[in-house]
Amino acid sequence: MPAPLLTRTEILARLMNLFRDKGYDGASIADISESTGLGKSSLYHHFPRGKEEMALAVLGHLEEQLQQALFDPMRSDGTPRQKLDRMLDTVDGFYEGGAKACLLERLCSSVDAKRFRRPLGRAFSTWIDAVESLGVESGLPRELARARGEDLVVRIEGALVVCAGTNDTSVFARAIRDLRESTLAPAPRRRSTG
Amino acid sequence: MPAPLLTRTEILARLMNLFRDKGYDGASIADISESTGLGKSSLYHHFPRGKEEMALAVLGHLEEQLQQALFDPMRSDGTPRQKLDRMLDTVDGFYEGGAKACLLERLCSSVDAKRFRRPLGRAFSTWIDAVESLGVESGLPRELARARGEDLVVRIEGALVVCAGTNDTSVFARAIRDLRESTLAPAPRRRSTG
DNA sequence: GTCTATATAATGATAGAC
DNA sequence: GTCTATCATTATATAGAC
Repeated sequence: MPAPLLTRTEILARLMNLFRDKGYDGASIADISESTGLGKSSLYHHFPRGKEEMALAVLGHLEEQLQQALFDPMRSDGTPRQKLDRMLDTVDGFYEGGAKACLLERLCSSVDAKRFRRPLGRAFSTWIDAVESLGVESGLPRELARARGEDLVVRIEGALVVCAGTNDTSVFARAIRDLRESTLAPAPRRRSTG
Repeated sequence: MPAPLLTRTEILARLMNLFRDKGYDGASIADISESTGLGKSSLYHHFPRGKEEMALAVLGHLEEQLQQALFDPMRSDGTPRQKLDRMLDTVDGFYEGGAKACLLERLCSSVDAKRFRRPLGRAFSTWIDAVESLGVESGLPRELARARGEDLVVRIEGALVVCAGTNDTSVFARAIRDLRESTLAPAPRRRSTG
């Protein structure tokens, strides 16, 4: 019985990286074999149901990372604004300033998206919930805080798409910068529309 | 010489629909044959370089549609706000309230994204430029108007991703609603950060 | 301009040795 | 747990008739 070449965590990290680069539909088993250094049979040993099971495992792994990256700052000391800044620093690093794609988006726009819907929904909710909590902590009404959370995730995902399409990461940088200010800004007084 | 079954425009419309549904990587030639009703040989007759040429043709077709959908409202009568509303109505309809994906995003996140970069960049720029013009017309400084244009496109694309991941189109509806208010809002007075 | 039939390559997946 | 070898299937693409 040969020794394992990679730990499960290392395998998942390489899978995540590959799916982010080539997309779920675009990554073949041969690609996966190459990027992990494991033969196809080894891959099917770890993931008997093939690519779908790999993606689900990576998604589960990402959910844990999200929990840490999002809720660790929550439990740390500091003002809500400082916690938000730490979150956004992590996000900025994770997406390499807009140069690297989001796994969630790659799976959302895959042929098998339906099969990933439940964990995808959970991952997005986890993210939105974290921002919502931060907003509430900083004094925003819950409904507004939730909308701000949705808005943060929407703008990160959208900026990544536009960066990929225009090959210009400045859009992502500006989104991050704006979000530092807008996410926890106090509720605006209602303005007359007349 | 058999008569054409579909006009080129009809073929492109069906291709666009298929790419939006299944993605570029996810749509096979067999899928394309089925959804157009044309045999593979007919498809290669129209697009000798295969799927890549099909996508480029569809992208060119979309660019024309964008020009119309974005700049026709610009030339119409009405206040900038009315023109923006018409734009966003068109966008809302085109994406079916968030239920249907964006071709640009599908191509951005494809394996051959590099080959589509130039037309993709043009399409995004066309869209951003249109909103920028509207902002300038309504009295915003050009730099702010451009940022608002980028922001509009970012939020539309991001909302579509989040809707696909959560199966909840309310995120898109809220994005559209917010954009009606925020896109042409007057420049804010600088707020002290202390 | 469309079709049927086919060539060629890549894909997902499995069998069995070690 | 990994490998080599192989399978059946699907993919892209082409040839040639009408």
